[in-house]
Amino acid sequence: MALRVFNTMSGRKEEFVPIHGNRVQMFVCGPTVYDYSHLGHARTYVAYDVIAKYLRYRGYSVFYIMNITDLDDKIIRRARELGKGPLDVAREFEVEFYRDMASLGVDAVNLYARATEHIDEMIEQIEGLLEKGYAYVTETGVYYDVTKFPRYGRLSHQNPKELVVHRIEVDPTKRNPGDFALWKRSKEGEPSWDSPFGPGRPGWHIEDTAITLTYFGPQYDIHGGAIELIFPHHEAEIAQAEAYTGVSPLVKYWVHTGILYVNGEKMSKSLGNFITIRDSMKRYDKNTHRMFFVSTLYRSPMDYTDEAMREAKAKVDGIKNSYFALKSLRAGSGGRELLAALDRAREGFLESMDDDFNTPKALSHLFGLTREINRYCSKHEEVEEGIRERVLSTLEEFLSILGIEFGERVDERLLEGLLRLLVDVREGLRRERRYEEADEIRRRLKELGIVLEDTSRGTVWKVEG
RNA sequence: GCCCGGGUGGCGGAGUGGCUCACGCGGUCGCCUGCAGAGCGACUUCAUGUGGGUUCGAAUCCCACCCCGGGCUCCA
Repeated sequence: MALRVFNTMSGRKEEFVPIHGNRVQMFVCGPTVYDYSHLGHARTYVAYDVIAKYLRYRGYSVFYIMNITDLDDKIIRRARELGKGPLDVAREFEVEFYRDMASLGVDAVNLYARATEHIDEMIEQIEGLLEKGYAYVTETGVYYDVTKFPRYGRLSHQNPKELVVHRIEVDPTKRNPGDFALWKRSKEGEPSWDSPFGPGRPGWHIEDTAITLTYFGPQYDIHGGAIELIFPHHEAEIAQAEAYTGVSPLVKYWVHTGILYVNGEKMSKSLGNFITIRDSMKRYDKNTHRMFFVSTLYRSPMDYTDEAMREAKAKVDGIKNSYFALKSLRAGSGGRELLAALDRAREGFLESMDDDFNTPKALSHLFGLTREINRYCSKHEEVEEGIRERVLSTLEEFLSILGIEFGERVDERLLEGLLRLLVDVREGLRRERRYEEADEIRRRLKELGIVLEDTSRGTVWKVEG
């Protein structure tokens, strides 16, 4: 059974065959760090986190790089608002980004690469493009002449000649309206780097190709990003890199994630429905978020609503209940029927994930397994230890690909609350002079290493050892 | 205007020619149960935007149309 991946370039699912045998080079467009990350970022980065985890599970050695755009008009604007330096603002929100990713369990990235740390490589590329005649210098900067690159428009399936509608004011010094900036001359007070074409800063698209060329070379396996980046961003990357290196294609598999809506509308600040990851995390935990995201194909649009999040939580709870039901059965005999269900689930799960990372379908096979577990647990009181071990570890394995996990550890606050409760119940029993039951609680806790001491000011507890 | 997606039951959401169309959520009933919860079983189920066409057979292929969304040099 082969892994198949949907490639935006061809518009169909293709068998996944990495360029370098077992090694997979994967690059995903990271955030521009000028504000707190929102749920759209969460959706995209969770999707690629799952993809990277699954590829690793399948035995591939994945080198996963994400860029950090720490230099850009939006950052400069934000810095002015905050009265800080642009790079300070970028560092600050970069740290917040990592914090948000950690809260979502996004941890598959091997290298976060900052744009500002690859300026030399960008300048080198721009020089190369000038030499080869793909770029030209004007008084406002350096531009890429898209008419020089015949494949321009292939990824987005557009004819460049028909791209005549422009939302943004076109720089008058450009040869063609569709030409994009490789280097921008800095205005007064803007961050600036020296270059052979004058002081300035790089255009947006060049950072990604500078980074991938540095770490991957002229060709790599997977380039991911959200769907709205196909044009012009990814188109520009192809034009730059392939013109510069002469190697085509730049990327073997172009992968794009679908848009996240909030209550049916695309998130935007003007609509007031811009939800940050940290705000959403206050209401729903990591597992709920992950379950929400993997309940839809990564390529499909999805809608963030309270209803959908409640449903995601219910799904997580269902699996968790089943997991702990099996876990808490007595060790003994029985459970062979679980192995058959386990094999079916494994096969179905892997087959679904192999089919362009079809997480909703893969989930359906996990639910099939949990139903069998529940059926077993409702009829039996014990299970063979080895069988339990196999079922639970496989379940954990699959859930961890999706980024869902059930913690075992009881945190401090829960432990304290629990003991407070037991002490209170015991106090009630003592008041009713039901000392045998009260002593039973004290004895059982002692067995667990918790000592209760009744003092004149009430009962205190301590952990032995 | 051009390019690209999407429209499936009460809801979410799989499924690219054919075994009663998954799976989940919600709801109803029953079982279990001191109560609650969880679970089990049954039902909710004869859903594929509209109109044509191809076919023995279409959610799936073709044509036309309607609606929603994304992109068109800001964007995850």
